[in-house]
Amino acid sequence: MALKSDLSLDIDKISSDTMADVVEMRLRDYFKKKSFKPGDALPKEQELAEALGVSRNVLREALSRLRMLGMIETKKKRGMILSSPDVLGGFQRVLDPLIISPDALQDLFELRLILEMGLADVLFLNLNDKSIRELEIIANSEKKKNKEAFRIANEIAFHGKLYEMAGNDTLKRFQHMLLPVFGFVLQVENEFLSGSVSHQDLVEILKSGNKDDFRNGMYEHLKPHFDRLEALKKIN
Amino acid sequence: MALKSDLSLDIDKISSDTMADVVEMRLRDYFKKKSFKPGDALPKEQELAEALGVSRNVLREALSRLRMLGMIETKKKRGMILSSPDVLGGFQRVLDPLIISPDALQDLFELRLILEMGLADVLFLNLNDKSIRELEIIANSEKKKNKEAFRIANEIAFHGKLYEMAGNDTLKRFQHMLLPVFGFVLQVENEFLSGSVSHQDLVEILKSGNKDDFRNGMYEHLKPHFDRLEALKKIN
DNA sequence: ACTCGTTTTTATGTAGTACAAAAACATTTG
DNA sequence: CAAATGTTTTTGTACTACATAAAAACGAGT
Repeated sequence: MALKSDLSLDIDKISSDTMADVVEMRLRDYFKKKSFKPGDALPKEQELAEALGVSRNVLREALSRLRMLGMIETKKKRGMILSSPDVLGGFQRVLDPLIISPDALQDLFELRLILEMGLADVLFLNLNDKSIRELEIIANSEKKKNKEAFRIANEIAFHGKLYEMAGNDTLKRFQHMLLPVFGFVLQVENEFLSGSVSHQDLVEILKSGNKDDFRNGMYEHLKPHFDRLEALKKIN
Repeated sequence: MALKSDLSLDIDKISSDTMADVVEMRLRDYFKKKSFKPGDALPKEQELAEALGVSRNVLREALSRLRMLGMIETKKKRGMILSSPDVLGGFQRVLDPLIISPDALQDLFELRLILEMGLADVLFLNLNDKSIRELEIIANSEKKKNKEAFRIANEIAFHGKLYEMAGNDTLKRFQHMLLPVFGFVLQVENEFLSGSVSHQDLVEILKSGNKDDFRNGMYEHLKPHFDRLEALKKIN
């Protein structure tokens, strides 16, 4: 261990970065250094390629990445402009339960529980009668049908509505992306448990209770998941 | 509105997608359809390019994106393999307070408040004496120095430690990425307020209190930020 | 027969050229 | 003067060529 760290001090790690990787970073630095703002025009491809000393090919591989993230937009003749990327775009592209690691999957599952529990304060800041009524309609529609598929869709609708009521668009989209992960973990665990507090109970709390009541209710609603977590933690 | 939607039903929207965009999607679909798992080898570039009917150039632009996200790795001769992407990698690349939109910035600020408030349950699942002592050391080191720069660094250290104690690596990294955003918003607002509950108070609660105590303490600690939020919401 | 070193093969990484397409700009013509 | 048309410019796509690295195959020597 000691020897290894000594070595790593003396010898620079070989960067297996490809040119496209380097160019991507250099472009990012360049944007920062020049403090470009969204809307600003960028030099054309050939100029950039020449300035960086790489082929237009490599440059375009790097630009392709930035374009995917929404950092730049290009129009045929007008050239490229810097733009405001969608903060969740890169996240969405990667969120496939089948390819992300089990550890990360578990982390994201926990993350959603944390979000649900933390939602109360912001939710109560935005509360209004209209949205509570809409939520109630969703909650009440559960009794009628009993199919499993419908229950899951309804579960999604209810919690999604809660996020929407928090009035934070990024949060709502984030939650929506997390749904497949949540569903996948539950499916693997082969259980779709429901706590002692129902959706309808939660609606009642929103009507007449306060933040703490809601939080406690939400905890009870999610209790089976927390119990599962606790059991998991004890094993490790 | 009605006319417009009628039209959009009859006429397909012109996709201004570039070939690289299309290829990126097609590759993603292909991986799913074949249910490739991390570690599986992928066909070589030429085969893919021919199968898709595009130049190797375009294909590589798409692959470059997937490589950036960590979805694929390539070794010189062995070809490409699918791999487990870092779920936060794409996020990190985009999280520059100077280029993301003010709305998204505000959303992320809220998101961090929500996370802090929701942390209690998972935190208490992982609580142990050692980490509490470490947290206490951080909290106590505040009194000694009074420089602004130190206060901010300490603020970061304290809250970062809390996330670390929750035992969720993805969450901790997420919080760490959000720090610049948080700092930026506060800097723009030109205030670095502190609630009535200090870091040391929070440590005491962790020692002898329960989850609800901690949550209430955290709310008071963050109260200035929530007050600011409330004022903002009222304006809109 | 086994190990070590050399050569061959193969896939990716990079460069360069060429041309198509679209959009802004310039010019011509009624 | 306006509309139509042509020109220029920049991105998008294709193709070729070669460098490079690494596995695989091969061969020599003990």
